[in-house]
Amino acid sequence: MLDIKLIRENPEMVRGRLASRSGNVEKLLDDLLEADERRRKNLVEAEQLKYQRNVASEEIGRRKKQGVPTDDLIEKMKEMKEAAEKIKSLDGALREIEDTIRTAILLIPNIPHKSVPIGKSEQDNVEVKKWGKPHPMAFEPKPHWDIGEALGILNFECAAKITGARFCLYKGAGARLERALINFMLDLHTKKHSYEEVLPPFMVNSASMIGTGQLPKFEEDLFKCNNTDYYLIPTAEVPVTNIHRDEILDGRNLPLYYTAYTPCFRAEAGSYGKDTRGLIRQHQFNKVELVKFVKPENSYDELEKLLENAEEVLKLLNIPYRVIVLCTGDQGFSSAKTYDIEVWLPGLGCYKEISSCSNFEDYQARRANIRFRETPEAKPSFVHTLNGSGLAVGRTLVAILENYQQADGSVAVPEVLQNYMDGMKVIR
RNA sequence: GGCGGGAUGGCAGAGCGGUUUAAUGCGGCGGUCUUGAAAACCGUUGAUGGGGUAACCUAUCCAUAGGUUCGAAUCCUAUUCCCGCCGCCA
Repeated sequence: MLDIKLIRENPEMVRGRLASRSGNVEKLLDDLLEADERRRKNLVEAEQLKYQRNVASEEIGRRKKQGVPTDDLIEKMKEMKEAAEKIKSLDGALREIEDTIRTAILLIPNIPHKSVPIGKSEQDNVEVKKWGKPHPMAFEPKPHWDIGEALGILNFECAAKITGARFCLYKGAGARLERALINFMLDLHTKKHSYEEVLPPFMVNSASMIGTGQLPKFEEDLFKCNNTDYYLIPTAEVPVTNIHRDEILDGRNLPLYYTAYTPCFRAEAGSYGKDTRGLIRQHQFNKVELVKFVKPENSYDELEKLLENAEEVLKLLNIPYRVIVLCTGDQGFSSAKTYDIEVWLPGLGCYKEISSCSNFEDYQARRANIRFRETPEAKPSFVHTLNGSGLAVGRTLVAILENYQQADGSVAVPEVLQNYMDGMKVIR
């Protein structure tokens, strides 16, 4: 959520900076500014009445204690009864205005950072680095679904029976490889990169979803549990960022780094016919997430470090990738700046997103009310939050199958994973 | 699921219709003492919104949302969460 004062004081600047994003927020901003003006007018009026009431009530109390109430006191109580009615109606109107403001401001996206390229769609994203060389293959590389089905480690048909489309049953070495990847990533981030491991709930309430920005705008992307206020998480970002919702952190403890493995659940509304085969786009997938709470002045350095931590996974697995910075039009709703890591998939013949690393600045912190004090006596201010996939596990498994496939249909196990697979060197 | 108890400031904990601007303790901050520190003593101590150039003024906040009243932390209703006991259960 943006700072209402920033919008009030620099409406044209905000309008300009948001214009390059997807979605039109002109009307929302107009409604917001208009309601904000009404709110302050209404507030002043209600406050004056409350002040009068407080003064009168105190006097009534004092004099009642002294003795029998006189006529003028009874008169005063009558007057205050009327004032109370007026206050009630003003407060009611105020509540409505504040609802209007809240509805509008929750639908306004974050302002892109100055370093973000202006653009309309993914065509305008900018590549910032490329790492690794495709493994030499003296044969036509196959897509991962062919490899996985042939080895008997992935079964999409069976998952379709159990549940439906966009699910997968992992078997044997496939299931083991997925678990190996989760452990490998968690070990790397906890031991080498000093993140604290957490295992959060996989369902969250609507307040948490609002805090990180999934609600109210993107409800159709989520799975909601019937007759409850609970949603399946679309990413660990939601429960982990909300660990500190409504808290004031001690600045001396910042930055805080968390890593979490969770499954992720996405409705994928509007992506019918997209990536229909294989593991790329599933309703359920595993992910190891990195989340940071940092001081504002460090957040862009922290974003670079977060990106490096995620890249490290692919480097150790020796799989080629590139990093792109998303343009203003392609960026997520809550993000100020986002890097995507895209992994090379020889079977599909393209680069595919495997991680998304974002700095949200104070946008989520405002929504979730996450603050810190620089020193114990300082005024609280908002932290900056960041997160990134470190990595999407299902897509990493895809990358291993496609990059490590061999002419005979077997798949070599990357060296760093062999210890996690009881020494297994090849899946055949 | 049933019955009972509870939710108060960073923490602990009193208050149960009117000087409560929420007692007291711990913690934090400042000071005295000390070569320095500790202890002791003294003082101080929250959040959010609004108004004002400012000092400052003001409203709101005792789980959440409503209600009663001139006046609510305190009374009423609903909800959420926590803690017991019973039932069920991985």
